[in-house]
Amino acid sequence: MKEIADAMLLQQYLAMPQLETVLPEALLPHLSLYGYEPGEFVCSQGETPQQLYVLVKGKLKIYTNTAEGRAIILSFKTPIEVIGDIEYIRGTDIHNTVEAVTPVHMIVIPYKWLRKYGKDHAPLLQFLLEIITRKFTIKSNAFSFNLLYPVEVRLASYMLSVCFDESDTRFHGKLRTDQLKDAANLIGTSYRHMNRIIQQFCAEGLLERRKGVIVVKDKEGLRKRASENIYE
Amino acid sequence: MKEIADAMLLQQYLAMPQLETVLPEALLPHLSLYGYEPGEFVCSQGETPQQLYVLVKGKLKIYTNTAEGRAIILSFKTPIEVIGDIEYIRGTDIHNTVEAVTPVHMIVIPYKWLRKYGKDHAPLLQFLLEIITRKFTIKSNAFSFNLLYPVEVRLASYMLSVCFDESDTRFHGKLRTDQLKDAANLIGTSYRHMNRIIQQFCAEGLLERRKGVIVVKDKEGLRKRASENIYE
DNA sequence: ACCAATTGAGGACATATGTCCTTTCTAAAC
DNA sequence: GTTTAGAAAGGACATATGTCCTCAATTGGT
Repeated sequence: MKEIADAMLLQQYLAMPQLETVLPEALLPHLSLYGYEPGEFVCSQGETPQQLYVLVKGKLKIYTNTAEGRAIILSFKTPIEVIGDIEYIRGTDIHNTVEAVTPVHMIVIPYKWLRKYGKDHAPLLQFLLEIITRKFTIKSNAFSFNLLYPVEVRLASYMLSVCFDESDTRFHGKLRTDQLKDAANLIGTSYRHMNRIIQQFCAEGLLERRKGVIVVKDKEGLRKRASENIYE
Repeated sequence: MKEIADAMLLQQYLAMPQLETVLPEALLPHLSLYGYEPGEFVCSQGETPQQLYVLVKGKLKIYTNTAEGRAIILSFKTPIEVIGDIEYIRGTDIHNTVEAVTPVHMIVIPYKWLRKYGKDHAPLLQFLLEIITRKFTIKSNAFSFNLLYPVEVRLASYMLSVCFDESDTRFHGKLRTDQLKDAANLIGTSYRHMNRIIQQFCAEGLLERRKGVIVVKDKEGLRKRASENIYE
């Protein structure tokens, strides 16, 4: 992690439409801009959080480690997103580990100042409400989706959302094999089983396996399999 | 549903510690108190919501119906709880169907007035933030829990939370068989499979099957099986 | 008390998914 | 080019869970 001492850039991020009117004047002097490289941790499960993060650039991976040592990926996040909001409201330790997947920029706001200047600032509270209700809806959908549909459907859905995500140039109807393990984990299945389903999809002509990459051959066919589109 | 025109009772509910300072003065004349009998619907998936509900007495069942016609139970709620908060913030249709399980009292607040008098009222926004972050945490835990543990563990956990819930005198280390289907559904499994696990628990002396009821025989043993306690 | 209708429990089987291990492929090191 | 470590894919088997059906138990009606 490195602090980015670039007031201009910070200004630019603060001018994003979703953020523009959210922060009280008094808070502005206490903001920082941090940068993270892929693989770097933003915060880790169990720590006591000190600050709120606003993701303004890049992509984050959110996951949790269980008592048994397993890890499950809960989501990937792209701007605008807030990290540490739930913990700020509830006063708890950090629930999940957050890791940068691409180069990431975050606006950082110490809880201390947030409490002092933001506690009664309605636009900020409304902003947080919007962010958190969105999180809830996503989580709720994912919950039902996992319960309701077999891996086959979830994978189809995942391929559609991730492989055609505009904001991520790493994919273009493709999924690199080194991302397969994460994908399996996010979907909530084993790598082995995911491979089984991929094999099946290949046999049906929906996907194709090439050197180091899975390619979507039949987008419409996949869509038929994915009754809903959850991973977005 | 019937309106309860009892200003005293409404006052009494409004004086509950979690609610006391939440609502702006101007909103008070626009509140109503509604009563629902077991089995009555409070609101249904897909409707356009018109009002916010605050559960102040009784128990609600929240569930969702899928396109395929299946239903999954998402949670049971006891006071203080808010219904329609996510929809209010996001401006969406109602996500889930809400049904009274016991006799229920709810304070009802039309969105219209809530928007007019509550939009910038920080205590109310903070209250909603607390309610929604709690919902999120519960949902998030349930999500991981379902993904991580087999039905055996989830059932053990469920028996512990539900059967020893102080606020619910219907249970006392017991679970009536007519609640088994709901239980299976909440846990996210089939009735058949739940029966299999109950059988297994009985064989191990953790539970016992009597006429019309499942009885917890070995609370500590169950606790060992339930690595975490999620359904609370 | 007898019967029909309903409900709960359990059997048999199919399917989905997980675990462990082996095989195959790839790429870097020598 | 050969070797070798590591990643990726797949085989074999075990387990978890779902579906469908049957049978037993219960209840309400007559």
